[in-house]
Amino acid sequence: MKKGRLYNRQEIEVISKSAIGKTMNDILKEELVSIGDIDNKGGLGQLIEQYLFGIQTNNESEPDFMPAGIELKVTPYKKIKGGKLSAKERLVLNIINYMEEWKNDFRHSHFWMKNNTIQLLWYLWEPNKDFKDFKITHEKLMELVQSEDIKQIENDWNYIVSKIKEGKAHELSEADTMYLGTCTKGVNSSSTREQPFSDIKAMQRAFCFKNSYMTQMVRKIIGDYSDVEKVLKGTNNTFNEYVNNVIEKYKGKTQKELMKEFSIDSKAKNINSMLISRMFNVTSKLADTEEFQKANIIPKTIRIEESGRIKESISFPSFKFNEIIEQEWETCDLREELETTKYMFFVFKKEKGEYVFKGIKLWNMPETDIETSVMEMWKKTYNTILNGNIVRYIKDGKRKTNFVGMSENEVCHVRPHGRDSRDTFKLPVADKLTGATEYTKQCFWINSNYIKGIFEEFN
DNA sequence: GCATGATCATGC
DNA sequence: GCATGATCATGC
Repeated sequence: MKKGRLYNRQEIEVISKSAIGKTMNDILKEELVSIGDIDNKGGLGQLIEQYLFGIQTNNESEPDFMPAGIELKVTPYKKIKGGKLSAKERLVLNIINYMEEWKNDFRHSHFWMKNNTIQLLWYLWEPNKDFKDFKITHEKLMELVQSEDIKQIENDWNYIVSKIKEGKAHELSEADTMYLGTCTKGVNSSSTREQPFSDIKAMQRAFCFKNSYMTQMVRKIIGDYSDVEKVLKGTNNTFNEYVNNVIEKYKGKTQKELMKEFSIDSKAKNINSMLISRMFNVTSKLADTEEFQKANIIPKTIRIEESGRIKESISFPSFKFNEIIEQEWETCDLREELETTKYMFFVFKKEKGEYVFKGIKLWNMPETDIETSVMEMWKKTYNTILNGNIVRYIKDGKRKTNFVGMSENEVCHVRPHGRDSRDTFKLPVADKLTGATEYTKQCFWINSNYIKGIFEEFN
């Protein structure tokens, strides 16, 4: 097969399959390319296009292979704790032209034209390895028309476009949608573009399949899939419709009534999360089911007191002091998590002494809060650790810290989070006041007062 | 009553 | 034994 000409579908498949088991080095050697001349500027994808298929990067507005209408994507996966597999990155698709994308319907959109058929090549990413040594292990032709998720993807696209039509392109967030998201694309947050229905410049964004969605695909196609349970079983409903049906069925019932209905007799702390799994008729934890995993939705139970108060803040996993100072705000774990995670809150409100299930609230943190309050808190935390300026003073044996407190920030704060105060992580810089080289594990918390604002409609 | 430091309970 | 979600205890 001569490279560099117009391929049809079968030829693309043959070439893709021929790459399996090869590294970039192997491919370059076959093409007699001097390895010293290669850098990774355009990413592995561009090298594969150039040297495996013999095509030059084309005008971005149409798929890589024309007239076959197939887009090529080379994407990494990795091994994580416990030997499981995970996508290493979201799959970044075309940049959104806010001025144009809203003009057509889904099946005639630029998104659809460019991405409805994608030839995927997966390579295994490994730490401390040169990119030319990553091995391509799997390939798949992904045709959206045939995807079981096409309905949801169309819903996601419609949601994104509706935000553009409302003049809210600047409020887009990756966590807005289930599978098809929008991720920021560009050197920094000053890479902005105009939008048609507002004078506010919006951050440049591209369509993407979320990391969580790609992870499920990796597990399905490459391994580790067997034990994932689906929420949607034998129904034509979309996820949203199904969820609404479940909620309507159980709304207004008390915790006691639900326990009786599901024959649960337990004093467990997580009784409410046991109840919600049963509402959805799944045996796994709701968070571990396919749809929740793919969309990166985290279910959480919330208790509202009779006064309308929410007592507890929401915790994140504890962070390592060392890791914080190795990161920068733009790419740090916390920002990534808040931008990609959607929370499904199951609301239990106390009425006449009993908790009553009041429904759910799907929520993700607005961009404006992430880029202001959360950023300020994160940066202060970074500086506090970097300067070894943890302890402010000690009184009655209790240490007061310089970490951001709940009253200092509208959205979030830093507090201990471990087994007890002796459960510590190492400090990169010893604490100035006490000389301590390790300190009680801490984590980021979302303020209970801020959370209360999310649930105004339930009061 | 709330903010903050501290700790519990469960599952793997 | 640890990670994680959830909750407690105390002083202002």
